[in-house]
Order: sequence, then structure tokens, then C-alpha cells
Amino acid sequence: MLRHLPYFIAVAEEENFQRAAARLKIAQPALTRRIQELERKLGARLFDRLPRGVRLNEAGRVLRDDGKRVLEEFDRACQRAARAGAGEIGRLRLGYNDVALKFPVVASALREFRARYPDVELRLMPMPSEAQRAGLRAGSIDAGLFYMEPEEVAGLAGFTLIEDDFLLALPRGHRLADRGDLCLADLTEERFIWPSRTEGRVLYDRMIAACRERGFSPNIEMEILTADNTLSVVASGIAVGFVPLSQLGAEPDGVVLRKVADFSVPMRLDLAWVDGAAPPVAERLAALLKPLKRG
Amino acid sequence: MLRHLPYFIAVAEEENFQRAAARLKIAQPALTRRIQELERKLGARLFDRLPRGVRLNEAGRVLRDDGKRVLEEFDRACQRAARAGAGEIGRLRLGYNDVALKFPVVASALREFRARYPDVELRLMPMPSEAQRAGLRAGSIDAGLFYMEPEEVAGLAGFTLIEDDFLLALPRGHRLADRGDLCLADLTEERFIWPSRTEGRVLYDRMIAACRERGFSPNIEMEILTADNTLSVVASGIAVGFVPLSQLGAEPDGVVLRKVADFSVPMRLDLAWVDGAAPPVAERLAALLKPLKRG
DNA sequence: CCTGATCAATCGCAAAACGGTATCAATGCT
DNA sequence: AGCATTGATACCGTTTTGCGATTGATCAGG
Repeated sequence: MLRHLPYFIAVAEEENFQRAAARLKIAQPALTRRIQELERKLGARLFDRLPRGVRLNEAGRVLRDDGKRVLEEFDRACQRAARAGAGEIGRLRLGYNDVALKFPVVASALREFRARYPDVELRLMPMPSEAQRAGLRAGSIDAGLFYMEPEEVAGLAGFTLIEDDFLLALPRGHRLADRGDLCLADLTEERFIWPSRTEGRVLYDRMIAACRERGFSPNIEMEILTADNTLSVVASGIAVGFVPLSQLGAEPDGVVLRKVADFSVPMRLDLAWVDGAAPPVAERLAALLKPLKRG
Repeated sequence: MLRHLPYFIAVAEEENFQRAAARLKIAQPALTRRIQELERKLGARLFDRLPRGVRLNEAGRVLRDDGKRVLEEFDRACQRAARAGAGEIGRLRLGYNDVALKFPVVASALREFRARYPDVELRLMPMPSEAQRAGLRAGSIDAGLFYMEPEEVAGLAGFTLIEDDFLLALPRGHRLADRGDLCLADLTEERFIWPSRTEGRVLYDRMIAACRERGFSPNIEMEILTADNTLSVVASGIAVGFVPLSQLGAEPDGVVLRKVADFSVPMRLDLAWVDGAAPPVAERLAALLKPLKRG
């Protein structure tokens, strides 16, 4: 019965079968039958049959007014669904770790996303990398920007944006601040501030393993959550610490960043989502980031 | 595309093709194709195909929410149209002349109508008989209760409720108030209050003609619109006047009603509407009145 | 590791819905 | 009277829709 509605609306608006048929691009007899069926199923006449032509009656006017709204709402519903499917409306809950937004490519991609898809609710959720992996699997975020660990990719899809590593942050004026080559063996006397294991168990373990490989055991004074915090503690002169290479240029005045030659913990900052369950909005964001680094 | 909506809603609510197919009383493969067609035409997937079963995706949720409303509104629209066709909702503009509502059969039918069709807006419009005939033809009222003149029935349909005639209203204590038989010849000295010609040209002319037939020419003191007014003027002793027989029992204390033997102007109080264009609500009212007098 | 159960997708065929042309009956206009 | 217009009807071909059988993939249980 629903399928008869567009036919009826056409006839109701024209109050003339021929013009309505032309508008619908069908022949007039077909239209006559559609209307007859509709009237039969409704159990009510919708038009008064005049000796010449037809005119809407009371029931017809009711159905014209109500039915027109139904058609319009259906059109809107289809458009909204299509836009949702294309990722032009909806919600994107995007996890990001403490450093992700500091990369110009990421920041500018997010600005571009906002501009291009103003009807998408972009919810930026700061979360440690570990929490993002859990959040993706639990469905509490739709995509994440975080350090991807090769052992943890099961069920996730995505691509790398930035390849990163660690630099040593030293207070300006520290005895090693101006040394040529630094290696782990130079750091046995230092007190370290270390990224917390709760933030990223896997990354933490890899850092420790990289030290152990060189026979080095860091003297960990305190654990802390973000690179920002590490830098401010280092600036105060209390300790030294490793921060991602990407912090270069963002360090405060009292801090210098130096490469440690025999300490490398390669990290990949990825945009990731649950494999096969990426909402369209996430794909739109991916499309904006993809050109910036390989897929 | 509209026709696919009920299929989609069923699958969306069940998130399971088999149960949805059972609910729709069709086979599962047919349903699969309906959904595929809808997805193709929308240009957006509506379900995530899981290894086992399906689940609504973002676009699907949007269409489920919007589409469900569309279906519900369509159902309501159909019901409203059907009820309008049955005369259960809508508006009935009913003209009535000054005496119509004084008949118990009419008053009780209107009460019954209100009770039985509470969703019909019953608009009671007091109008002289003449104005009602014009109003019906102009479409300003849907039906009328008035004195039908045989010469004026063209294009109208309806049936008679009451057959009426005129009585003479006299002030109590009038010299003729207690006379046995009255005839027009007794009234040559009287001053008359007379129904206005603007209220009913045809009726006015018939009354004058009935007088002339008997060689009587009424001494018309003033013209006036309603029988109520006639009675109150008569009660004041200023004049005498003819009022419909139906006023018997409704006359004020100072007035007596007497038959004038040789003065008869038969009137038919009809319920009438435009032939072939009676709205369903008018038919409902007619059905309540019809049993009371012949059709 | 097999077996049966479950679920959506695909295939082939039949029925129903739908649309088109030709025509009719009634009416209005010239 | 003759012609144009309007909606209704009749008949026929095409498209859509539905069904049954089957497949392919996955999951649960022994």
C-alpha cells in the first residue's frame, strides 16, 4: 500500500490523471488502477468523480497532507542514511596518545576533516596507546592514533603515519649535554624518569629489553605518564628521561634532546581501527591522512 | 525504493534475516534481495556482514530510526484518511434555521452525533433558510436544516424531517383568543408582524399568496427575522403574527397559538446537502436522522 | 577433527505486480 | 453535430517479487 503513495500524491496535486501520469512518466490507465487499488485497500474514496475530471474529497485531502509529509520525510531519511554511509554525518570517537596531535600532518588533517565534514561530531579522546587498543576492541572508540606494537595488531587494521624513536632529554648544563656521541654506558650514574608501564606495557618492556641488550639497567627514579610531563621534570633538573623523537623542537628552554647511539626502540605512530568494522567516518579520516605516508 | 522500507525495518529490528522473513511471511532469499536492492539504490551498506549473521551499521541505524517513524506516520495517515472517508473525523458545517433545533428529534440527533463522533468538529451555523440554500451551493456549509421550497431543490438532495405549517400567535386576552374557529376574514382589523422577506423570499411569497387566495391582505406593521422574535413582540401586545406550528409548547406565557382554518402554508423542514457532494460526515448525520421520518 | 546446526547468499523458476496500447463512455466546447 | 478531453476498461508484454533447493562459511559439541 505504501508503494501507491507517490502515485496518489501526484494525482492529488494535479487533480488530473493525465498530467499526473505525465509527471510520473507512466500511462494514464496504469495510474487509474493504482488509485483504484489504493481506494479499495483504504476502504475510502479519495476523489470525487465528476462528470468531467476528478476532485479531491475530504479523505483525499487528509491523505494528501499527511502523505506528502511522509514522502518528504522518507526522502530525508534516505539522504541521511546515504550520508551516514559516506561518512558525512555521524560521530567519530578518535583516541590519540599524548604526542599524536603534535605532528603537523595529524593536526592539519584533523582541521581539514572538521572543515570538510562539519556534520560529523568529532570527539577527540586522549588515551594512552594501550587503552586505545582496548577501546577499539571494546567499541568505545572508532579509531585511534597511537604507537602500534607489532605483537598487538591482531584484529586491527590501519597504517603508519610516523616512524619514531627515543631521544634522551637532559637538563641544559648537564655534564653530558654537550658530549659528542652518547651511549647507554654513559648513563649508569643517571636517575631516570620513565614512561609508566600502565600506559604501554609492551612499549615499556621493549625499552627495558633494549637496555638489557646492551647490558644496561636504568636507574628508574619515577614513572610518569606523558612526554610533556617527562620534559617538565627533566627541565627541573631532577632526572633525565627518554622522549619520542617527535618532541624535537617542542622541548622547553631548559632541556636539550640528544640521540643515544646504541639505544633504539622504533615505534610506529598508526591510525588504526577494528579490522572490517571501520565506520565510514573513520574511512574519511583515513583518506585525509593516507596521502601523507604510505598505506 | 519506498516499497523496500518495511522489509528493511523488519530486518533492522530483528538483525536476523530468517526471523525477519518469518515476520514478513516471505522466504529468506527474497528478503536478502530486497535489502541488496535497497543498499544498491541508496549507495550505502546498511548492515555489516559478520562471519555469522549481520549487524546494523551506522547508516542502517540512521535509516532504522528515521524509517520507523516514516512507517508509523504512514499508518496513521491511512487510518486518518479511512476515518475521514467514513465521516468519523473532519468538520461538519451545519446550517440551521431558527426553529430547527427546537424539534426534539433534531436536538437529540445532534447530541447523539456529538457523542458518537467526538472527533468531528460540528460547527452549528444559524442561517435563514434562504441563506442556507445559497451557502450549500457556495460550499460555505456542508449540510443544512431549513424549510425546503419545492421550487428550490435543483442540485440539492436530502429528506424531510418535519412537516410544518403556521399558527396564529395572539396575546392572551385578545378578542380572538378564545373564539372557536378562526379564519382570515376575522383578521382584517389586526396589525401583523410578518417574517421578513429577506429571510425567505419564496416562503414570504407563498404566505402572501395564501392570503390573497382568500381575498385577504394582511396589515403588515413590521417585518422581523425569527419566530422567537415574533413571539416576544406578540407577547407585548403590539401585534399578532404567524409562527410555525412547531412553536407549540414553546410560546411565552402571554401568548396563545391558534389555528387559522383557511390559512395553510405547508412547509417541509429538511436536512439537505449538495446532491452528490455530501461529505461523509453529512451522511453520518443523515443516518442518525433518517429513521425518524421517511427518506 | 569431524558432524550437525545455523545463517546469509545464490540459482532457477513461477506468480503477481506493473506498465503500455487500444478503446470506450461521458461530457464539454465550437 | 462534430471534435477534443477525461477517466475507465480490456488485453498483452515486461519487470518485480517470491519460493524452493542449494551453497559456502562458521560455530558448537562430541
